[in-house]
Amino acid sequence: MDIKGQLEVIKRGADELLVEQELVEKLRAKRPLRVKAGFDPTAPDLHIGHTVLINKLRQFQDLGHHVIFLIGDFTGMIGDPTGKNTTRPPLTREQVADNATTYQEQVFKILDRGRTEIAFNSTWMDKFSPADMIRLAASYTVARMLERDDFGKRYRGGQPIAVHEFLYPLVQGYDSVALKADIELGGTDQKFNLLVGRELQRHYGQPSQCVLTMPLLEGLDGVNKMSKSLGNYVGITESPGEMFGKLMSTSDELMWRYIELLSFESVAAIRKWKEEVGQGRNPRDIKVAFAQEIVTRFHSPAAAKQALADFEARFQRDEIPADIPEVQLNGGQEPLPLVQVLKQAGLTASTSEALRMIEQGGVRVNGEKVSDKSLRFAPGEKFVVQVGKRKFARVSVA
RNA sequence: GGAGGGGUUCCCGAGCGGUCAAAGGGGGCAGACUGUAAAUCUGUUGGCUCAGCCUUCGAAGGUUCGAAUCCUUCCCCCUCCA
Repeated sequence: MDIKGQLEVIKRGADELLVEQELVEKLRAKRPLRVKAGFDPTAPDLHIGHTVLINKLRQFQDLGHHVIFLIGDFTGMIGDPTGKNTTRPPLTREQVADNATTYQEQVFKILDRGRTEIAFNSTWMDKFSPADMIRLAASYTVARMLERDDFGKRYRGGQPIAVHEFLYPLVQGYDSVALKADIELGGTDQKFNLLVGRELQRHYGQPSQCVLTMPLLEGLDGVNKMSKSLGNYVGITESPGEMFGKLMSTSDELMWRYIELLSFESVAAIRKWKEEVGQGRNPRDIKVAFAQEIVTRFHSPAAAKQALADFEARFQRDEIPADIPEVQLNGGQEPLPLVQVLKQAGLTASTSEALRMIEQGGVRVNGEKVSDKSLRFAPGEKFVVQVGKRKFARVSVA
């Protein structure tokens, strides 16, 4: 593909490309570029927010470039300097190895295994001597460090900054030296660290890498960035039904953001959808098509079709889905009260909650709404209980 | 090292001797409606053998008929000064 075409692919959905002219020069050399992206070894459970970046890596591969998937096992010891959890326990080698394996399993749903190099920064950092470290630290000034937004804020706001946190950007930057990266990708929050890489490469006599930042994907709440700890995420290993449902629960507004960053549909196709919705087409239809695309990517076309069918049955026709967990409960001699059934089947967190759900009309047995709180089930009975529209269990009392 | 301020239920944040399982908001859950697990509205939101009982307001003691509220010690966080 010509340079103009490549640039168009590279820049699609990206936040910022620094410096475009330099990238053009690199592309002109007609050799595969060394594309670097770093990942934290502590969080191997990827969600679709991470895939914004991984999709971009994939696009580089499709353009014939060389992708380096860097696992920051050494930087992991420093901890992510956001000020939030500075006291992260260091991982053992086994944990890092496990996490790396999990990463690979997940990431190769998108990336081409044959064209991906996996690297660990401990490979070169473990050999770093204290003298090397001092030399590295000497290449940057405190004033420059404080230019980084969160460092600056914390400094001005009287929040602590541990000295070793300054090492994080430096080591990340040095990784680019060690890998001779031509371009590094990261989220917009990584911009500072990525730029440090540019300077360090120059310092060590290499051409500077280009920097490509990708927007951070908002979570399902549409406000915070997607993260596992906030629970507003869609994991890429989740079941087709969960994945589909969560994507359908995005607001009509947020849906466009997701499509923009996650869909492989052409820019023109997306623009056409927007026009159609503007003219009265139901956003639901677009959301369905998009959710289908994502489920297909991480599972299969058949799974996507099934997820849609289940979804429609459950939410549009109020039917009981086919694959629901079966639970055997032992009531002893006495008939088992409904509240106990709900709790023991895991449909409610407590008997108090079970009572509340019954009071609020959220409980159904075999599809019939139950309002009798003292309902009991004798041994031998089999039935389907439901709390709300999403939680079901097929129960048999022993 | 010195001087102040603070730690409340999932989160933020009121309460300052009984009427406190603790206002209000956020988030969660349920219901109604719908075009979807959108939006909107309503309800609900510690646990239990549930008209009653048990546990909770940084931790441990104490005062009191009675403490989230008062006292003592301890732990942790923040601000200012050095």
